[in-house]
Amino acid sequence: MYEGAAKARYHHGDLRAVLLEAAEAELSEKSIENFSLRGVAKRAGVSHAAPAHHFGDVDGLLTALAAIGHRRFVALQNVRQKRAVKEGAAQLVAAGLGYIDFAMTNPALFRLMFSSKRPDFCQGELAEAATIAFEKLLDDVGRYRNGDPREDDGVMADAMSTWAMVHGLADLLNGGRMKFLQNLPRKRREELLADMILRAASPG
Amino acid sequence: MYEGAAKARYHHGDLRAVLLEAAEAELSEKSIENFSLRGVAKRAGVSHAAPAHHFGDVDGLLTALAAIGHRRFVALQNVRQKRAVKEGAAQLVAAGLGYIDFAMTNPALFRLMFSSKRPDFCQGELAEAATIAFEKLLDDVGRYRNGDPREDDGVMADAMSTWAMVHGLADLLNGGRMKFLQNLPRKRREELLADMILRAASPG
DNA sequence: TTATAATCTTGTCACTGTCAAGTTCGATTT
DNA sequence: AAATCGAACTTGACAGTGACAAGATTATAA
Repeated sequence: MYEGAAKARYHHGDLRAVLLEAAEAELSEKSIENFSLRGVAKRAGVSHAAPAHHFGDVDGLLTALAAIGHRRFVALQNVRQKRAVKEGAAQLVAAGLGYIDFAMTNPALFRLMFSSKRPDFCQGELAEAATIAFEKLLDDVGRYRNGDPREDDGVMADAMSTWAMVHGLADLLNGGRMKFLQNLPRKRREELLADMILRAASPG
Repeated sequence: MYEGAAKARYHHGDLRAVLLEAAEAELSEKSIENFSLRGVAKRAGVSHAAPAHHFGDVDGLLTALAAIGHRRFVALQNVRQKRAVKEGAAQLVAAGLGYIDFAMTNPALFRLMFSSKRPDFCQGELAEAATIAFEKLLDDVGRYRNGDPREDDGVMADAMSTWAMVHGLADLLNGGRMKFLQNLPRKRREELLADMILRAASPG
């Protein structure tokens, strides 16, 4: 099972992982509109039909990729929160800025996760990863609001409001549609974004 | 130039318009991921290469479609506003609900307009339509805030905040991601949406 | 009428995703 | 140690795609 150079072998050990890396590279370069399964195979140095064995079809590969994306998405938010003040508002803002940062750093992956019908969210791996991300949102808003969205519809509305704001900012910035914010220096931009996030999270 | 049945003719009169209708049908049925130029031609009852003459390539057709989408997008918001109370807040909410309604009624077209790299926003027709939609947003927020986003960065920030909220709601509802709001009865949902929109538009 | 240009068709190309059949090879059994 | 089995990967083929070139048809205008 061990090998130094996995290249020349027929059974090559962890092709699945290699294909996922190749797929992410393909996705960032070609964007989802021109994503090609054969292109992924070529990147991985493998025959054009090899991916099918691990992922079934294109959508299967994209589903696996979306799952990985969601896990990194949550991880990035957690990193930001560890660096922030340990208090409800600051933690919520940190998560939101992480959300937005992820979108701007991984534009194609973000689109795959939120604006594509190809990933199958019923599939176990992805369903789980997406649920974790959602539950994290509920937790963060719950902590800020001193309540539980799962039990209090008012807090749940705050959570949806916060999500919409953060997601809208992420999506519009990702699409290059908000030049006003884009052209601001990073620090000033994050100040404004923080203000908007808390606006959305706080009931009138 | 006149003809009752444009079908059997070689030069068929308004193929461009027919193709655009066919393209919209193709888009709603197949969604952008499986949109096919040849499928559009088939729908229009015309040879597979006919669309190229009017739109260049697929992206050209999608660009024209996105332009039409933006015009209908603005029109729907205007309709809602005419039915609403003539006052800043109510007018802003009406526009926002129109925005969201458009997304839910034309999911694939909405995705084409806001989550695709294929339409060319530098192209005249689309650039103009998109600008009109953006300017309308600035006007509506400006009226509500009693200011002009173009001259006051604070009001501009409110406009971006409002846009992000409305767009986030539209995109997430479109993607079927906000079951809490989706399962609410229409009236109750619109109440909550209205509240969120005004939250976003009002500075802390 | 004739020329000209716009409109549409036909044919072809490289590329795509998927499927079926074949090859290689690790692992298990005997 | 040999045989077997099944998983991992390849090869080859097929229909469908977007784009291009070349030809056919028709409106316009000279």
